[in-house]
Amino acid sequence: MSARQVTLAEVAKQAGVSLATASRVLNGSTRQVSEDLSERVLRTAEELGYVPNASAQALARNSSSLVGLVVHDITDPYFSCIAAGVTRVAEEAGLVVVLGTTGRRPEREAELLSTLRAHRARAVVLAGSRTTDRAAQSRLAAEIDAFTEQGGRVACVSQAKLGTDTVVPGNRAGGRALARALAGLGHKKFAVLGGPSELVVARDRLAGFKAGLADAGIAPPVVVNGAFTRDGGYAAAMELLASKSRATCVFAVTDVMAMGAMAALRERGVRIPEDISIAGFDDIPTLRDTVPALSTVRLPLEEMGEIAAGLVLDAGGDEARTVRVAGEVVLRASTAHN
Amino acid sequence: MSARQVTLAEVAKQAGVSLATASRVLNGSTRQVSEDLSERVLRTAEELGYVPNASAQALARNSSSLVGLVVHDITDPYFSCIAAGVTRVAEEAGLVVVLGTTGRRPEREAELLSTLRAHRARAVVLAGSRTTDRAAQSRLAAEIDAFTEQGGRVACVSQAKLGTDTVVPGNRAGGRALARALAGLGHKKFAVLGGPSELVVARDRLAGFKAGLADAGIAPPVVVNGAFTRDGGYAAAMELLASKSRATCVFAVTDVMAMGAMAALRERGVRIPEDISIAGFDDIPTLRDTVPALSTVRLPLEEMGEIAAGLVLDAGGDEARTVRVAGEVVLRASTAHN
DNA sequence: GCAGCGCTGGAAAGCGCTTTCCCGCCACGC
DNA sequence: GCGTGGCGGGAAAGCGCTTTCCAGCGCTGC
Repeated sequence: MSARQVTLAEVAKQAGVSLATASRVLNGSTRQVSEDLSERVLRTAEELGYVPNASAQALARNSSSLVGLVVHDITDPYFSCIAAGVTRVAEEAGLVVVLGTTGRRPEREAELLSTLRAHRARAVVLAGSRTTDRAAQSRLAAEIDAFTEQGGRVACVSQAKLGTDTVVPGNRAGGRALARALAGLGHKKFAVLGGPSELVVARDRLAGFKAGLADAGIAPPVVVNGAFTRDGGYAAAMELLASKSRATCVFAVTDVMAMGAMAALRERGVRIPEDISIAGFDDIPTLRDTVPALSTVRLPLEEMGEIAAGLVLDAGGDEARTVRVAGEVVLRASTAHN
Repeated sequence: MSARQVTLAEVAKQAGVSLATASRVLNGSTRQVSEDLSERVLRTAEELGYVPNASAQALARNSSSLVGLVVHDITDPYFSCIAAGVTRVAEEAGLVVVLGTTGRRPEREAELLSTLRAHRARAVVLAGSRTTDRAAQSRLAAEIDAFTEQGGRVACVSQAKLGTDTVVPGNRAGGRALARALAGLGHKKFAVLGGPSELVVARDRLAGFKAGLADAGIAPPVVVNGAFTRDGGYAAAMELLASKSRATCVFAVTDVMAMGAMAALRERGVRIPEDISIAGFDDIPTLRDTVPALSTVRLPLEEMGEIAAGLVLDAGGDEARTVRVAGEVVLRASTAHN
């Protein structure tokens, strides 16, 4: 049955030193401890298999080693890449990451933040997209305030939020550049599979895309909205096909949606890119294995996670920092000349 | 600057009750508290925005609300699906999941377990594959013991380990059934892209596959080993091609490897399935969008995560439980008659 | 020679919470 | 009437650790 776990006190007693000394040795405080005592403590700690109680440490130090990471769906490559970046940095810093998933329910974000606050997480990275849902947003804003007032840091990926550090991809600029590149291929009629209209990321990409088309003197695209998921893309593409649109080129605001859309087109016998060109956004790793290869706007997803984690971990000043990462248009086989 | 966080003591004082009473109200202890006191406490807690300090609670109760989850690479769909299942169950139970990634370094598994022990995690799900690396294994075994002796529970996915609860997919049976199905398509010469030989999962699938071929009276396959990743599959397929093997059907022990292999074949101008058939194992969600659709052995990955979390959370008896989940052969377009 | 300093070790006061133990009160039974 | 038991409330003892504060000691500098 559960053997009593080894405490610092036991180590100290066994080693014949005080609690204070043992603590100092095993945590490298600023204080010096003589060579022999130090060694004695280390040895007994080792022998007894001592592992410090992180809760007690957190309590005594009033700071924990937890870093929160909030995503909508860890199964989505977009999020799992960011997660990989965040965990790498966190683990290197000797911290532990707490994964929270919202399942795309805006209110969960605030709940999770509150939980993380309870755990006195030292920082949190919010990777979910910001919505325009007023209620959820203000609840979230309140939680963010509470969290930061408590001394925690918050960074957001892909969404500027009330005075938090942020990693913002060039959604607008990327969309715009992509539109120009596609116009450059000779396309004249465009369609966009937009995400839910309340998602800011989706709106930005769409707005950029429209601007790019305008730059090229092309009429605004038909826009079909759908969920920010593979199935959302599938459904939106089906809807588009049903609408008898004459578009020769489709932009899905997300690679994941583009994948769904491609499946829909394939199913309907529409050839890519002969009959219709298609492009996405993000450059998730799974794209490497789609056929035809999907044109997209590349975002350094893992790096974005790393940057966010970096921002949130090195305390920095009080004012919010913003790191912009540019998207790079990558044309592949899914888009052809028209 | 960091406003003092609200403590239970403040709530109690403000509400004009004792610490004990406040604690009882806000945590529903077994003890009764009178209606009006109770309500007063709840109201002031609400007003002050009180959030209990999880570290302090963990310390006082000697048990935390953390559940560990250890994976090799959260970016790999196999793991992210399992992670989704685990987090869902954990979050429903009001627990918080701590994500640890090993980057496929066996020794990291033990390190992470030790960290989780320090945090007094109440349970941990090990989703990484077991290796045959003796040193790492025994270190890990020691950590598992330490963890369970401390009162924590451990469950493994896809690997029977020293007295822990386990979710075991039918690796052997699945491989065998797949081999028979493929033999049924008329193939006579097979190749296998095996994972690193020290991974038990890879070995089991391979063994099952060989058995299935033997059942069908077919000669043993050529085996090429590679890393358990997309790139490993790519490299192994390249090696296979270079070897001028006459195989008409290739089995990659993992879908992710199969994806890499398909890329290699495509690159070399080998048509799938006309020139060569290929099958994988796992049925990761991304398969929905590969062309041609990959034949595979379906595993209910998310469900496996849920089951593992379920095992690890409802304390159960002392003896280790094992839940087997069957793999289901799914033949798709990547495998053709020969 | 002695005040003063820097340095190491230990005692002890918390950190915020849970829970035991005790106390006073009321209802009840004889 | 008083003894008993049950019940709601509070005081206080931890949980395992960090860190402040103090004591002792060997040096330096005048």
